[in-house]
Amino acid sequence: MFYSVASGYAVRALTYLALRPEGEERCLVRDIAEATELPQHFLGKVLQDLARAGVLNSWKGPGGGFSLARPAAEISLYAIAEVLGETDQLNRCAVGFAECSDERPCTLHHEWTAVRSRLRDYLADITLAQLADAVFTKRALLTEEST
Amino acid sequence: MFYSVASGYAVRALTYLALRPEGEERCLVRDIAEATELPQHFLGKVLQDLARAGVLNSWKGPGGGFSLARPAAEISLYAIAEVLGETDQLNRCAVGFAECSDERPCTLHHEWTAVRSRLRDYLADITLAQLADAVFTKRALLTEEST
DNA sequence: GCGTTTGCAGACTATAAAATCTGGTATTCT
DNA sequence: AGAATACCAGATTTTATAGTCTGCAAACGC
Repeated sequence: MFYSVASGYAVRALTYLALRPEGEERCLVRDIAEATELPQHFLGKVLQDLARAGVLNSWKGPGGGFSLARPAAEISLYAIAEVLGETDQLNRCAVGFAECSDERPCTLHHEWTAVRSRLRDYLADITLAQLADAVFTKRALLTEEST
Repeated sequence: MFYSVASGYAVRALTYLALRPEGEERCLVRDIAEATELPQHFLGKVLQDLARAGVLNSWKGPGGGFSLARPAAEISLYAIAEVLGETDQLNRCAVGFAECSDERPCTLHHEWTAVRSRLRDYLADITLAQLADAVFTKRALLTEEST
């Protein structure tokens, strides 16, 4: 669903941040990378993109790090995909017919558009808070099982 | 929707073949590439994959070329994606959470799965015949406009 | 102030996908 | 039989993505 690996990384890292207990929101790239098992430097670039776009706050120096710029419930998956420049892929003919466009659409184009807009609605609907909640519930179940 | 460019090329080339008048089904790679404006040699490899998988027939030598191995109404977009090895991407966690799998799913995993299966159903439903028909209608409209 | 810590930016490398090129082999036609 | 035609298969080049490395600049603590 997410085309580039970068956007997948973004979702995983942001979910990790959303799961942090209150008062410990600020995290180092190093720690996030370690916890999520993602390549540190590459993740750094992704987080920087997100910070530039206003999804994250960042601080330099000791005690610095990254944190969500707004509540997790107000960050949709679509917003994340948008920052990483993947949303335009949801807005053009998937097959790449030259004569197929929104101005001059063919019948099928409309059908594609319907499917895509449903996907887009879905992405816009799901927030980091929901994602974090799902992961939290999942982990609780796993812990319960193992005791 | 189609992740690799190869699968997009496949759909475009196959649609071209589906639109051929009866008795002229057999086409050269060169001609298909020219008509669809796709890179000839790369398209050749894609068509060879499709031939190997039984979606196309192929003949060598003079008078040779490619043609659909079965009626266009019996070739779904999903089948095409399958040949080009893209369907597994529809069957795993898009975000890539390690702890997320069908055996140990999280809440969101189920939602993703629902969206994906809807997309899969759509791909399985749409056939080359429908696609060709849509393109045909479109072209007729364009011609009408320009006169 | 000075050293340490951190994000940040750019150059660089590695890998995979896309596209091209060359030669081979099957087929048809004369 | 031999030449031309076309698919086929492998090697190669190109391009984009993924990932790494280095140094810089801001921020904090002593």
